[in-house]
Order: sequence, then C-alpha cells, then structure tokens
Amino acid sequence: MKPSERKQEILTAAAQLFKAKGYSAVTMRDLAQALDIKAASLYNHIRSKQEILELMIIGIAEEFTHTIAQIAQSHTSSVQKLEQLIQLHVDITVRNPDALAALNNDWMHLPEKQLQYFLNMREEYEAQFRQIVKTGIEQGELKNQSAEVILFSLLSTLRTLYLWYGKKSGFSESGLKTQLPKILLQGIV
Amino acid sequence: MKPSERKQEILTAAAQLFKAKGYSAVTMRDLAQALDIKAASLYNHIRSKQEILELMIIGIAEEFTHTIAQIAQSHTSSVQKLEQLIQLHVDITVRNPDALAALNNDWMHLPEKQLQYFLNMREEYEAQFRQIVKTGIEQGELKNQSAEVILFSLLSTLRTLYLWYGKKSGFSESGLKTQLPKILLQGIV
DNA sequence: ATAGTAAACTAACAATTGTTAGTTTGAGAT
DNA sequence: ATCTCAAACTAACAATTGTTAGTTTACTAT
Repeated sequence: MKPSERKQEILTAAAQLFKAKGYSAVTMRDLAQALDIKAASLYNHIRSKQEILELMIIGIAEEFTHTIAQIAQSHTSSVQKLEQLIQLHVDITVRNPDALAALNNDWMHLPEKQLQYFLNMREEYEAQFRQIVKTGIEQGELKNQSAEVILFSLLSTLRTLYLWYGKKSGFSESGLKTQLPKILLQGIV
Repeated sequence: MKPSERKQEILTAAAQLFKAKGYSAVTMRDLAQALDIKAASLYNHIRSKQEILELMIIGIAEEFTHTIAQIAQSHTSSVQKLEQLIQLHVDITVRNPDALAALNNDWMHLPEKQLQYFLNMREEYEAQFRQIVKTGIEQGELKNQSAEVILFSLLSTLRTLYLWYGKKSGFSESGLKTQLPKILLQGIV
C-alpha cells in the first residue's frame, strides 16, 4: 500500500502549492505544471484531487492521535507529558512542514467520510491534551489557570509551528526542542 | 465613505462563510444564498469578490499597524507593552471574530496592489513586535531566550485567538484579558 | 399621480474547473 | 523483433465560476 515514487512526488508538490494558496485555489493544472506534465496525466497516479488531500492529512492526524495516546498512558509527570507533546509537534512539523498547512486549514474539504474520521481524531486529541493539563493543575504541577485557556495557548503555538519553521534562524529542530518547552512552560518574564 | 447598511450585511455574511470554507471555496452564489438574494444582486453593492476580501482585511490590518506604533513609542516597560499588545489582539478578535480568519488565511488572494500593502504592514508589525521583545531581553525584563522564538510563540497564540473565542467558556473578553497575560508571560508551571 | 432611485430580478457570457476516453511513447523483458 | 505496461499525451465533456446587461419592483419625495 506504499505510494509509488511518482505518487509521492505529486503529494510533495501538492503540499507546497496547498501551503501557498490553499487547497481550493490550486487547480489540477497548477499541480501538473509544477511537475512538468499535463493535468490528465496526474490521474494515472491518483484517483481525484480530494484523494491527494486525504493522503496528505489523514496519515499525519493518525500519528498525532496514536502518539498522544501513548504519552497519556505513560507513567510520567504532567510536565514531562507536555514536554513530550511539544517534541511530538516539533518532530511532525520538521518532517511535514508543508502538509501541515493543509491539515490546519483545508481539512474541511475532505470528503464526508474522511472528514468525520478526521474530526473525531481531532476532538480526541484535544480531549487527551486537555486531560493532561487538568491533571497537572489538580496535582499542583501547573498553575491554577483555566485549563481551556492553557490548552488553547499551547496548541495554538504548536499547531502554527509549520508557518515559522525553516523561515528564520533559531528554528532548527534542536533549537526548538530546547527553547520551546522553556518558553511555553516557564514563561518569558 | 462608510459602507451602506446592506454592504455591511454582505461583508458580515461573507466573513462567516470565508471562515468556514476559505475565500476560494466560497462562491458568489453561496454568499447570495446566505443573504436570500441572487448572485447578480450582490453587484449592486460591491464591485467584485476581491473587493469584499479587501474591505474585510485591510481595515483590520491598519488598526493593528496603527496601534502597535503607538504602543511602541509609549514610555512604558517592555512587559507593559506586551500586555497592551495582548489586549489589542483580544480587542480586535472580539470585534471581528470572523474576518480575522480571512486576514490570517486568505490574504494571499488580495489583488496585487493591496497584497503588497498588506505584506508591508504585516512585516512592519512583526518588526515592531520583535523590537519590543529584544529591548525587553536586553534590559533584563525578559528571560534571555531567542527573541525570534518568543515572538513566534506569542504571535501564534494571539493570531489564532479567533478560532477559540466564542467556542468555550473561559473565553470571554474579560476572561482572556486577565488570563492570557499571565499564561503567556509567566508560564504555566 | 409622477419621477427618481435603490435594490432586487432574469438571462446569459466566456473562462475555468475536475475529470474521462482514447492514444502515443519508450524502456525492459521475452 | 515483439510484447507489456507504466506513464505520458491530446481532446473533449459537463458543471461551475465571477461577472455583465438589461429589466422589474417598490418605496420616497415632489
């Protein structure tokens, strides 16, 4: 079931274009041109435009879901769990800096069935994340602020990482993995 | 030059639709249907689809630019300036929870001239923000972490506020204005 | 009553969309 | 040499796109 090499090239080119203009604004002719072929030739490799989106998003969403489940059940402190979550986001961002744009902004254009699947995973992910924060507060590891606002603050930063990674110095993988936990957990003043 | 009442209704409906599906995926017929009229009737009020986007984005961008300039030149501490910036984002988010989606995700579909204007403002805004952080670090008000990563962390959260505001409890305007500065500046552990 | 006008309508356009059908190309295996 | 087959091509489609032209409607001021 592994995608052929050519199919991968299509997905890579599509991710770049989707990041730049969004899924809806990218035509199959745009995508074909980026690969120096005609639009019709794409259909030797993919079933539809929506399938591209699906392949781009679902795998990554599954990785997030799978990994947070493992972190949640591990026998570590809440703070350590948050640190692992930060690492998870940095990892995935470094490996998929373009596809994450589609995951964040274009998931609503998934076909109905995959859309439900995706939204379930997303809800599940936030619920797990929220639970880790709540437990951290109850056990006194985290300050007693609204779990919801803490969750939002952390997730917003982590989910937007793809917009900054690779643009500026200081955004190397190692740089982020050391700096982000400090800033997000300890604050900046 | 104030937009007529009907024009405002169009902009409001458009902002909602753009937030849900993105600028490119919303057709003029979608927009018309939301207002219970025919697509052609929209053109009694607006010049083009792009004009809608322009009106939705540019005014807000100008407010950000104008306000940060004032904050930057005020005679207050760096931390106080950051607190004012957080307030600014909360303010604008509360007043434009839908239009901010377009500002964040659909600016690239502005017509060439407005696009340049917008990107200049955006660059300017980040530069001012960055300078405030840098000064804070140099004067020992802020921890000595990469200014770039601090900037990214703050701005990511503030720019994504529109996605959470109004969805959950704890995201009232007053709730955010008291909690966000604590969490973003002091951290959570 | 009449004229003016804002804002809706119907009908249509040229361009662009995702996609399909059928064909050609070219490299590797027999 | 011939066969196979993946992967490109040309040509075309039906639907949808933003937008325009010209017309009707209904309220307001004279």
